[in-house]
Amino acid sequence: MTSTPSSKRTSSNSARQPTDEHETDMEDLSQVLRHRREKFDALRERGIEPFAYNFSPTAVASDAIADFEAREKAEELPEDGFSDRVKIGGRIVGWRDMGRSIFAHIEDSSGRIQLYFKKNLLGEESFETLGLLDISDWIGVEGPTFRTRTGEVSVQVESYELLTKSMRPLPFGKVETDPETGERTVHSGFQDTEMRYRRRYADLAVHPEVRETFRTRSRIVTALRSFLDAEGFLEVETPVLQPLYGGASAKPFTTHHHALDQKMYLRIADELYLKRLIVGGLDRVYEISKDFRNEGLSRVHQPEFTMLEWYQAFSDYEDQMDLVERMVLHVLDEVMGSRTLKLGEHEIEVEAPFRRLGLVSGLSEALGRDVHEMTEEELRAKAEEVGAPDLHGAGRGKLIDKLFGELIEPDLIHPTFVIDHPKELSPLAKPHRSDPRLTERFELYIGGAEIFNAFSELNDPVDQRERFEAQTALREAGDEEAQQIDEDYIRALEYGMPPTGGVGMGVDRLVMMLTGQPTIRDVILFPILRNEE
RNA sequence: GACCCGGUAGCUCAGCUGGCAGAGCAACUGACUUUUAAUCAGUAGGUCGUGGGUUCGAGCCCCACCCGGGUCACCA
Repeated sequence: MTSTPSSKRTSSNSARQPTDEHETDMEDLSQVLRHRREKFDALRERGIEPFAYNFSPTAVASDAIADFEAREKAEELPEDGFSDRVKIGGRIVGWRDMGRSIFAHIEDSSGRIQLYFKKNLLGEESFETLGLLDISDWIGVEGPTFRTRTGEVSVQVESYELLTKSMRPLPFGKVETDPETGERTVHSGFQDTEMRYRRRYADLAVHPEVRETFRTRSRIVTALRSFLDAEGFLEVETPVLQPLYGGASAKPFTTHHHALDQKMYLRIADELYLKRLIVGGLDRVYEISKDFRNEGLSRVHQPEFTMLEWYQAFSDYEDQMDLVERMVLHVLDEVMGSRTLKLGEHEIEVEAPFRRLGLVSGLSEALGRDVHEMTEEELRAKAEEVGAPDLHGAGRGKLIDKLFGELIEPDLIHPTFVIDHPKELSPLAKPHRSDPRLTERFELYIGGAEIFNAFSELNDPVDQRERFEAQTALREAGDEEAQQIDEDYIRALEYGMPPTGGVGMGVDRLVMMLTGQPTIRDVILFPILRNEE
């Protein structure tokens, strides 16, 4: 071999002139992508279709391994050590070419399994074609399982077919497994957070643990549904496009309906529609919905997020605290199989009943004096003293809330119901039956974050109108998030809404807590990012 | 929105006081029929986020912008 292969390749490259658009594209591709394209063309030249139509596996990888080990343990393996033939489909994630034999790993939904290709078993042509395969291609293989000399259960491939040629390599890190501890070390993988979110498909393909997080998310949502279904709740769907927005304090996304020539808003909450259903006699309803708030992004905020809200006639917020406790424990038992939560450095045991802490009484205790006795000026001075930000135009209620947020909230790691909020903070909540300055409301904090928010729902239409009007005054004073007056909702209350307890829950945040993910982006498949370019 | 940090090969990153653009892995060629971060020999691969500026000379200094991350603020 006199001329080196590389010099052959280089000369053929330089000889190629960009004669048409296809060639020009090829010139623009990076070297890595160009090589893939060349293999793709070579496969077609050999009459091999790079994009198959279907494949019927007889097993997934983990089952094939488990079956082999079971037969081995039962001493049912034949003399030669080869077990039954299996057909497995998966993505090539590792490749070790030994000349006349090749070891590879494929990965399917269940995990990885090693493949062993032998030239004298596959034949010259079939074995040569393996050279046109790459990491991240999808293949289907067939052959018996056996245990290699180094002890790994593998498939000895008797035949294989290309299912999909990958034209772009996935950034798999090399995985080193400690034979003693089984501990996995990933070498130079796919770390760039921006790319991981923008190209979630690649992130999922490369990181089994990311796939697992989203499987867990799905199981959590299923468990929430089955819990409410079993409690006699009806799942309903209410409008996403709304002529008015309400049910929360937030800035909306605005859009326009052309045929009606009408301004519309994407919902910021489901609350007012769901309570209309309670008026109508659907006495237990819930909705799992995407809500939209035109606000900043953070570790715990996305503009598009998933909310669960439910409303139960004849109940109050005490009843709902009981229900929430049972729901949280149900999800832990059903999905996590454990009542222990790992939240950063904290490891906490979740037990009912959760701690209950009066917002005003808790704050009074922390300050060493009765908050109700303090003037607005005193509250403001105190808030400034503890460094609470953005106090412009804050009234009593807001000041109390800010003080609570600064002094107490960060320590609410264990599940804690914060209860009985000041009236001006809660325009949709019923006045407290024993203190008219307060409302019957709770927020459940876990890991320092608010996850549930609930009230005994305000059902007095006269009071509701006054609360809306107070919100309108706030709006006119410049509070962009103050709620609008919803005449139709007041009319619904005038028909009569039975006593009702209602709860809203941030699904994404609950999933964060349960799966131990540090940011909300890690539990949302396609988090919002700014457009590329 | 404000502040801080970052953007260099397909991936992970280095690049000193401004002086020829680097490594590991991946890729390509060859050797190797039980390897597993395979190994060994060789080769190729770059709009240094973008646009200006300073300079004999800019990945590095200056200005503006784009994108991301973190922190803060608002909301769940």
